[in-house]
Amino acid sequence: MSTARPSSLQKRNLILQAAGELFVQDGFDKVSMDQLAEAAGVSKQTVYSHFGSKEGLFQAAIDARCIAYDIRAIDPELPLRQWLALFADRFNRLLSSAEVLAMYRVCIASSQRDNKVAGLFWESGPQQIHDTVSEELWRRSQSGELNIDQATLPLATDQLLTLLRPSRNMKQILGLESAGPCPDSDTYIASSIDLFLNYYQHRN
Amino acid sequence: MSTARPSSLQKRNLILQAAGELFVQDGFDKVSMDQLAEAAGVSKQTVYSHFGSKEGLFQAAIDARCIAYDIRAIDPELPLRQWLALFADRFNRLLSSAEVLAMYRVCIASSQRDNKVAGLFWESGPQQIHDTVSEELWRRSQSGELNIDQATLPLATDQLLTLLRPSRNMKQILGLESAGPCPDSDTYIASSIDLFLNYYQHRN
DNA sequence: AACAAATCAAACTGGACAGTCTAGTTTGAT
DNA sequence: ATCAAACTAGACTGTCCAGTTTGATTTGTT
Repeated sequence: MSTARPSSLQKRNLILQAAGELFVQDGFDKVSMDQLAEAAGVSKQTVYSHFGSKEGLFQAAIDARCIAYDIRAIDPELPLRQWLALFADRFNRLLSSAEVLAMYRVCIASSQRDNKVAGLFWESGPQQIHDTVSEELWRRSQSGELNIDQATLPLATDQLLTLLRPSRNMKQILGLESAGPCPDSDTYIASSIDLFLNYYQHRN
Repeated sequence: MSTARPSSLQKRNLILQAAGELFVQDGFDKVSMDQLAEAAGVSKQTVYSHFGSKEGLFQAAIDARCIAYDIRAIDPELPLRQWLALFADRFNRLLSSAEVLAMYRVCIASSQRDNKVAGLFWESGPQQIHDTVSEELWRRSQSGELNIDQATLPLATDQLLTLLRPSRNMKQILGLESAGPCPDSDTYIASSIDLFLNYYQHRN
């Protein structure tokens, strides 16, 4: 009985992509369904038959964008300090990228309506990063490179991640500073890693 | 020529107060001028004659709310560690208070329109706290309690403040966790102060 | 009392926009 | 060829809301 025309999926994806861009760029309220349909090169009715409502499309579109936030897959063979440095650098770039900043803004704005979207974002972004780092710290602790016991692990992970969050980050989210890592972030990162290792690594 | 009726200021304040509450509670878009006038117990025209436009009122109202974010005035005679502990505790409570969380949300949402409001907020909130802490760290460094030179001061201040920012904070802003400090924040704070002092205080 | 600023209530204007409806067209499967 | 699902363009409905206008009323000042 499959009378589904193949075009159906194509259109769906066109809509998702256009919606993702527009929503992340301008936020939920400022994008109208007419505007959206036009940007997707599709009639408004098609949008509605695929996603039912503006809310529905919003959720689907943001959901589709959350997949890419992945910092995992840093070579676990690297010496601890280098591993941390590499991670910190990527983390820093990711958090201050225009895309992620916009995502934060959109999720925060939409959370005043309903925190479903914020939840999706959190799980596929920050939560996964937290888990990855936590695992790695644990692995390094068991191999003796670090001195963190299981009870302290969550605390240490939180501390590392808060410490490595660029201090300009909130200012960037507030639109008071442009996107992109700041020039002297290397100094900052190196020092913060020192701070962390100095405490959680009782010998070199 | 002063034919100004005293009531004028009263009304103005009524409006500012109602607007502050509503805007912080629901955000710019969800509050209508009719609703606002009613909440202030005032006619819509009065609102317009005082503030000109919704934008104008918004700015004035948020501005009026930014005054109270003050953590200064912690007794500088306290021993360093106690001073930090006291500060960290207040900082923690402030950042996870419903009021400040709402303020962040509102400023972030409004920054998609115009970052004037976010700027006001930043200066009267985060910026002042940063300055206060920076001064205190500097004072303690000169008295020999800390080992931070002038060049490292901004870095160290940033690190302390990021470290002390509760890790649930972003989650709270995203509406994924309720307001208020978390129960085991004491442990977290104590450990983070250790981390910091361990690095920036070469002797006790 | 007389005046003018301040205020009020309510109607009104104009524009934006979510979502529906209609009538006709394209397109893939059988 | 036929059918039905997918699609299109555009008109339409109902609602919401910022900001204006009007005409009357309150109230402090002189």
